[in-house]
Amino acid sequence: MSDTVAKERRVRVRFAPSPTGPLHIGGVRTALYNYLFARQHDGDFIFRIEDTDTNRFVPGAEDYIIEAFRWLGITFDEGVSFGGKYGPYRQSERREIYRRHVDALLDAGKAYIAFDTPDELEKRRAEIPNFQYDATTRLSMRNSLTMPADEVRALIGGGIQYVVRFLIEPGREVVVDDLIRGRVVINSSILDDKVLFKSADELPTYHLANIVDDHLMEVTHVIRGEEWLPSAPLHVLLYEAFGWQDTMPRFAHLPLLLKPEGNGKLSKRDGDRLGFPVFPLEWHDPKTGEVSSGYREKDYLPDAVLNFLALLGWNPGDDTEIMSLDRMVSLFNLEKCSKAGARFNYQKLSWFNHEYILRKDDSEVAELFRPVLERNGVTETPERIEKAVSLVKSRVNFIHELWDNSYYLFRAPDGYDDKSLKKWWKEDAPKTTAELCGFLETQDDFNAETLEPKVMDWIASKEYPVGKVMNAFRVTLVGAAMGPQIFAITEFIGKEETLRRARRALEVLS
RNA sequence: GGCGCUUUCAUCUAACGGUUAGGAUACAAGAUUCUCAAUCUUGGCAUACGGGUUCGAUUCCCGUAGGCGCUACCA
Repeated sequence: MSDTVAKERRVRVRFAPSPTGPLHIGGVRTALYNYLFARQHDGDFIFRIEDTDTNRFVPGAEDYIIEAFRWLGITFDEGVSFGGKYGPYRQSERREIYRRHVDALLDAGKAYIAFDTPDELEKRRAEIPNFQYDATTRLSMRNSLTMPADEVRALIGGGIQYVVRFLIEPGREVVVDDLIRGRVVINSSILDDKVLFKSADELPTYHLANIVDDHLMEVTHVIRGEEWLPSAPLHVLLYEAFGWQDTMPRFAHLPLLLKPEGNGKLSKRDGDRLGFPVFPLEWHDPKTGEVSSGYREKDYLPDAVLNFLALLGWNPGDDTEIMSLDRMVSLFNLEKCSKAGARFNYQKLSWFNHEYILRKDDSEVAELFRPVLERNGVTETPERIEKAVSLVKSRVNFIHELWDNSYYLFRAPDGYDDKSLKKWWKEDAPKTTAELCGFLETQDDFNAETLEPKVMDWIASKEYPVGKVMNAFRVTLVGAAMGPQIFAITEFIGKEETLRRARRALEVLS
């Protein structure tokens, strides 16, 4: 690999969500890429909570995010709830650190104090088209650049609220060297003097906290969503302002996840509308009480979700699609990430889920199936469940679909499907079925391998059409024209139950 | 509006100047002579457009168009 990784520094990456709600599936992919990168380079993966916006804080969100990664099997080395020596990892607990760094910037004249209220700014924006707080306007605003020092001190002493803004020098070409997009150059004149710190809650904004934390936590690579690309030059400038340019992390801006259809990025609405989850776990909104579905509750296998997500914006360079997490770790490559947004094709995710069920041992699938059976009032031995699973697992995409495809193995059908009846329960069906029952009565070994040839011989001896006899028989046992080989079914339910079902059908359908 | 990123089948993507433009999902057809699936086989489907550079452009450059993002005392 080229210069993706500087040799002398231990690779350290982080995933740093805001606890403002459930973790979006796009965030999961970002975390996954960070995880793959960290593991591949034997580095550290940090979990940081960016809770600098007290207004948007949602109780329970942090625990939800931790639980989501636990379910997915994505592990962290340090961070909130994981420990580590670079803590605290919750930004709301790092106030003093940020204060110190803001003061350093202030002292160096690289930032200034501004008293313009949100209302004043809003008014300004309404009056002046394309208003921006920058070199062209800052001298006409109320800040420490335009006011005498003692007045500034007096205002602060008087408890007047203020913000600290980053002083951006115009006319500079700022270079962001992105691992995915290459060299991106932006003129600093288009940047505004971003708010770095708010006196109201004594908390920094994202930009300041982000740079300070990444530096202090010795983060080497910032792998994040494309929505951050426009502010990356600001971040570069901040590293410079602090004199940290030598250890500035490498950036990699990932393409976004788009709606399956229509325009825009993937949102919660799409999930509701098209019937797929956009969150890893089910989420109960503490304010509205609204419930959003989750992949876990909808029966997706975590490995399948991860595999699918990994391929949205990255590929190993060959035709490999099904990959374990470990395999992805060894194959992952930031430079092979695509640049354009990827539509979230949830149909393909179903296929992944199917493939992962297929690849699991029957016993493992049986364990997952057991709760579904119990919910339907069925209690069976592990051996029986495993046997049932082996008969029908190839035909499902989700564990719960096993029930739709195997309920007749555990209880008699409570009705007969009209279409199946119309096609297979013809006028001579009662006769052949009754005769077949008579023949089965004489058989004691219901083992599929031994019973099948005997029944076939019997049908041949009667010169009946095999398809008609067998399918009519199937309908009496299953209730519909579906299911595995019929002798697998008769073996599973046994002689007594087979005859009971067939005779009951003869009664009901005659 | 401004700034930036981006553009190969319907969708996810491969092809680091030379291929009949490959794979997967989805879709369709056929095969499996007990159904429905699964599976296998087959099929249709793409380099946004216009200019360059080059012996040769999916690939490099420019423009146009489309898509996406940012443009908060949110992240």
